[in-house]
Amino acid sequence: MQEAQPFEMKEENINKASKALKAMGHPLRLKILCVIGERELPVMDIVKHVGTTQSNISQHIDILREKEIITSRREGSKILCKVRDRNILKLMDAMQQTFCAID
Amino acid sequence: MQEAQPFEMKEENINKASKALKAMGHPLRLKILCVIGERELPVMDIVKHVGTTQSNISQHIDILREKEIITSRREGSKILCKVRDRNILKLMDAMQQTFCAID
DNA sequence: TAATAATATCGTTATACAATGAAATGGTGA
DNA sequence: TCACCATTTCATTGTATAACGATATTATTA
Repeated sequence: MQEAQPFEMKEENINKASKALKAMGHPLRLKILCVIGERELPVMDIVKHVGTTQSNISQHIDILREKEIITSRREGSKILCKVRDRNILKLMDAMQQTFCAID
Repeated sequence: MQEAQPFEMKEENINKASKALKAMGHPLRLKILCVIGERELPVMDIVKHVGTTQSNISQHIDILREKEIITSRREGSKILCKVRDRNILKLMDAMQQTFCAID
């Protein structure tokens, strides 16, 4: 399942990946992603689930948006956020296996 | 394959995971991990493959060690580094799928 | 059209990270 | 034990992130 050779990743992809990892590598942002999961949630719901101030969440959401981890659209007065693509969710699955193992 | 519900991750695991992601979320450190892959490599070899100064690599390796992403052991005058566990490699597989897709 | 709800932005301050070059440590072999 | 190789540590400097509270924006509803 794993290759015997080092991982081939073009410089460009290394950069993309490390930016995404950095974006996900903050406890609040990771929590935001976990809370959203497969759903589409308004910012206020995220605030309620995650804790900390609205302003702080808004800034973290903005970072996740900039780094193309999530997308959002307006629906009436609310902004609905969701995880941008299925690969990110797969990555989160892998993380769950890695960091939530019963060891 | 993916769950309809948000990801369940205990606070504690969120913290573990975000620390690891942060550690991996630097281009040089991710490159170090890619270069090592499944192998066990002396620091100097890593320096050669990755570029930048030996001192800089040493510090990044130290961060990866602290965050328990890699381990190392001395063999004679060399320090051999390897990725700490198979789950990290699985995570890297998932990343490769996510960020090296032909799109 | 004024009040309110939902969200974003701004200015500030504190803290964390990254890179560099120089010096220190530890191992090896003449 | 001296010189050399591999690696770490240190001090410094610059840059990036994080959190906070106040204010601004936009949409809805009375």
